[in-house]
Amino acid sequence: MKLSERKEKIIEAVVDTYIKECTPISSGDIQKSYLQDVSSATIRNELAVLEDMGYLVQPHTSSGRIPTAEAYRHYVEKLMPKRKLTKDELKIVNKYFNRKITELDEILKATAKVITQITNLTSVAYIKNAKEAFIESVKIVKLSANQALFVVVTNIGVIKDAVAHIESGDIGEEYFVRASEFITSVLRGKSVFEAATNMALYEAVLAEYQFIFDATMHILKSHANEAVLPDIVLEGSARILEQPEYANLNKAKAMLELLDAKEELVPVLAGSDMSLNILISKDDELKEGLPECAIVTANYSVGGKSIGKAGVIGPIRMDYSKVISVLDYISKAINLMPNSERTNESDSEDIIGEVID
Amino acid sequence: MKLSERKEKIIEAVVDTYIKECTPISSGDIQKSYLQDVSSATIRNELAVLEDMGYLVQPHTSSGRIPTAEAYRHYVEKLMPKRKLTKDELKIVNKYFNRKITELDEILKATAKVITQITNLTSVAYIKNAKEAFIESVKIVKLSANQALFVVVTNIGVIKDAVAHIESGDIGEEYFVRASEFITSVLRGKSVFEAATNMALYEAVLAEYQFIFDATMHILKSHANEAVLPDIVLEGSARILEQPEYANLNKAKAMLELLDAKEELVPVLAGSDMSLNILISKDDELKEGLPECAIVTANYSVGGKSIGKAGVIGPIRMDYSKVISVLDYISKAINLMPNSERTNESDSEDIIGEVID
DNA sequence: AATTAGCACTCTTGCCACGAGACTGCTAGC
DNA sequence: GCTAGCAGTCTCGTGGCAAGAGTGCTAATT
Repeated sequence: MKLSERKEKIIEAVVDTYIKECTPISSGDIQKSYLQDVSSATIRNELAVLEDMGYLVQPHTSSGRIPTAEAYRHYVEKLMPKRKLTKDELKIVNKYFNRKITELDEILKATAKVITQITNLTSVAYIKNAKEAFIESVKIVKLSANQALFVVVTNIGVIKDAVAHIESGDIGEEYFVRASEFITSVLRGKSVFEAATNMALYEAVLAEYQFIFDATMHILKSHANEAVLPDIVLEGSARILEQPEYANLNKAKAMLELLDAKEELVPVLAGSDMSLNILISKDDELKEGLPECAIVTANYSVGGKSIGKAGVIGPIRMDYSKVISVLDYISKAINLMPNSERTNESDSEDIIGEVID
Repeated sequence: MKLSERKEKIIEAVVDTYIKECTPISSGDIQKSYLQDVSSATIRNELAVLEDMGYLVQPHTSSGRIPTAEAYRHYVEKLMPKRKLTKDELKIVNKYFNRKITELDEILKATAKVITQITNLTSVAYIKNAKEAFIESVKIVKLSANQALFVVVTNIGVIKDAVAHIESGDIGEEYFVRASEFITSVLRGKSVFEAATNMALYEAVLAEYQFIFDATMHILKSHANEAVLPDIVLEGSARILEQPEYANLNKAKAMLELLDAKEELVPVLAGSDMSLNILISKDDELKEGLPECAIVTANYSVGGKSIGKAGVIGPIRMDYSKVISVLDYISKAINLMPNSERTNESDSEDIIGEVID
């Protein structure tokens, strides 16, 4: 079904204006700013048709129109202007990313911070569950008589937060070095998930290393398990209240509760895996627990390896054009980041900026 | 200045009732439930006096009284009933802590979750900055040709999130084992802060280990630095909106912004170091950025070592008695936790419960 | 001197009515 | 197919009004 050029223009006018003003748009408004060459009566006729088609609604009989989710989808797909970041916005992004960041966590936090700062929306960023990462090596370090640190190096980073209780008594450190080498030889090249579930591996293990291998598997299993939630970071939750659609306390609460239970956002975010994902909740999705909102996320990679996603969560009435340009630019900035998360020493030049004046 | 018994009783009545109802308390209310043996007129006289003394205020001329921050302080210090947890509440706490928890982080999160679940308030938990911890040993592990993991074991736990970029090329792993031993011998017994700032240590280092020692110092410095914020976890931010005092959108926003910038809460929390801290913001502290609220925190230790604090943040009108009993009990539960954070294997019996029926 | 009964006064809250303003829908004419 | 014009509808802010809650004060009582 194709819309006439004038209808497109009207949808654009309504969405554009509504994004800025958050008030119903009247036929007169459209005529003044978008369609001077026809009368408001004509526009009124068109508006009635578009309402029948499901693109617009009237809050009440004698008010202007506001866009439906359908209109937003159409807007994002066909009508939305492409924009670039302003100099100031670029400055903000570069300030955050044109420096040494040693930890994946830090990237996560910085990403969320930048997005919120530029878009004034609540942002969300998360790092993928490690279960699909490939194991490169395993190192086990004796820390004390009853603690050992297990380090699993994978292609997307280091699973390093695993201090395990090991009654190693007076076993020497060389033992751990040898054990590390042996276990690495068994697991190298396997995905975390594969390693954690492949029972056949157990049989290949020498008795000498059995207990330490068991501990390794224990850690891998916890990471392969869906129950281990990926790191997720929210920034600017309070910004949600700046949006007039959540001026109503109940709506604000529904939204904040969603943000509070941020772990529950993961399946929503993880859903699609396109480089850019736009999720606009339908009115009837309200019942499924998601309050009326839109979530726009982009995939991020460091050094060519996809590490997770980041984006914004806000009212359906959001400045998609701006949001998308920000996400897009940040994605590039992260990929170009000085030596990615492994750097600690090297300096680097500026990110290539797409500047507008 | 001592208050008459009747005045105490009236303050208690007003605070108690206000905590439950959040509506101004009239002389009649007090007479009915707290002081049947005098008339409401007498109570009115007393109320007027207590208002002059600064314990109560009237929202408007013909309404009941509500307590001032002063009244709450008095209540908490002198009047508050001591209570114990109910069976259900104990069950919740035990469910969270009577199990193996391997990571300090997990304790943090569990603590915050439990507190929120029982008190219905926003909770906050944080782990102290490591700068005062004493170094027990340092281990350096070669992960790849240009990465090494630095593990600093201290008396309060392991500083392990330090993957550093090290151009170690084909230096063998034994070198790192030796370097670890050497560096441990130099730093053992020093506090993180002391180690990071004591330049004299540098001179004692053999040239052979210089570059790896420098990297270690780099990590210690980042932990000794105040700029490295301790981990802080919030739980249940949305609960703040359930409190009628934040029904006003602006107040809700002020509060949520405070929670959003959770790092800024650290100095507030770190302030006093008693086992129990109660901070009730004065009206005039509003200007200093802290919205009207109360923060109650307790110190927590694992195996006798103080690790951080946890507590609640909410309206001044909160159920202090309940909050304090919860914090107190959790503090015990953590300390008795099966082998603290180092356990991974051992089972254990139930925590000793203080049960009421 | 402390307490109390009684009453006038004050302030809030909910309700209703009213008018202004903003748009639309529709009709009739171009 | 477009437009001018107008009647009709709905929102929103305002003001008045009555009911209700609670106080402060005064005068009487113990």
